[in-house]
Amino acid sequence: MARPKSEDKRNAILDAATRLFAERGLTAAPTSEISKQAGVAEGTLFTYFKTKDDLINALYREIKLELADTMMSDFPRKKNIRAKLRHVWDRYVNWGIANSRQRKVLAQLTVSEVLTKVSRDAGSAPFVEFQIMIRDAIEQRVFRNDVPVELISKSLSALVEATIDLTVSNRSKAKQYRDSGFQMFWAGITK
Amino acid sequence: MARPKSEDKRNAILDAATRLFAERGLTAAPTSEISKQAGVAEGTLFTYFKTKDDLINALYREIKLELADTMMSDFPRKKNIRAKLRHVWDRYVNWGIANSRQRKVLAQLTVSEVLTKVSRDAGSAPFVEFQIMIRDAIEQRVFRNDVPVELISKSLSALVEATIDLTVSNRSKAKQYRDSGFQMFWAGITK
DNA sequence: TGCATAATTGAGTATGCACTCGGTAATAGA
DNA sequence: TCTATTACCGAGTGCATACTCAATTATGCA
Repeated sequence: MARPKSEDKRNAILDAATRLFAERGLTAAPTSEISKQAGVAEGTLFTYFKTKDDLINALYREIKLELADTMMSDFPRKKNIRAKLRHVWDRYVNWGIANSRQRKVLAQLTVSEVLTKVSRDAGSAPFVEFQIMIRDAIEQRVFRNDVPVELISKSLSALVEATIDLTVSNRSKAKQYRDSGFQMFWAGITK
Repeated sequence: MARPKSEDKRNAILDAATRLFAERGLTAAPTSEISKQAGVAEGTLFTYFKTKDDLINALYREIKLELADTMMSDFPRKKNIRAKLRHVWDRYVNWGIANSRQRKVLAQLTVSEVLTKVSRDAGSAPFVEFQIMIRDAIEQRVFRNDVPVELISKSLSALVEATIDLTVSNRSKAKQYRDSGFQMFWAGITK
């Protein structure tokens, strides 16, 4: 390998893309602008990502991985289900508030047509541990028995998103939203 | 007015746009293709909508209005809160399942950068009656007192969306999802 | 130190697309 | 029936932009 690619440049490109996608949207952000903001020539962008769609798919996986990492770090494996869920809940909410650009981009990416199935699968892979926890809880009959498994994880993220939206538009109520959001979630799934 | 615009043509354009946006995404659907599928010349599209962004904004308002109509028609004004919410819930879920294209487009439009604030406001206007109902319920202390008003309507739509997603990927469980989704919502907000 | 290999550059290219415009056809009103 | 007005048409235009490529530079390895 004569001259290695630089991890820094790759990250710079991904960062610039995040910024521009959040501000202008996926298609209104040209590769020329992305590379300029990343401090590299436009041609260089294409040695790191074969096409723009490639870049988009890579960015999706990157953000999902980052989210999963923050959610699962310091995971309280020894504590009860409620504490585990609360941990995940808080981490997710905080991440969303602190990373509004990535969250905005993620929202665009999720509904976009350029995401491949492979990327979608890769994006949900880091969340397996979380899924397993839910299944365990179901077996231990902690939850109401008429709630389907899939509905629990789906509604967790749905309610977290709603909570973040509200917090962003009214920061002073951050704590209140985070608390009552979770209580609502918990009351919904338990007996 | 020498020659009036045709309501039919306008609708045909909006329909074609819905189909193409759902299949290919907002920007990957060219006006040439939209007009072709609508059975009009490309120039005609621009007499009905000044720009493509105009068309997108109009489509957003159209879909939101349609959704609000189906949710609020036959609204049981005489019944109790639970029945009212259940009515809205069922209508929303059924609409989402039956109109997956419009729902997909709505998801894209909501996160898109071309939507003006005016359009967003116009889009939520038809839902005022629903908002009023929530406020009334709060005053009557039907809900848990630590749940903020805003969280209720937000989480209703969040949970409905989650329910629809699940139903679409497993139609045979439609009834189960719709029921337990609502029960979960109801359990979450009431004491 | 020198060579092979690959990254880097940015001007250039080809394509796709939103929108225009001059000509034509339809319709309301007189 | 005549006229003014406006919808309708679609080939054409100009611009934006994803991607290429030949020349140049940096790096690992012998």
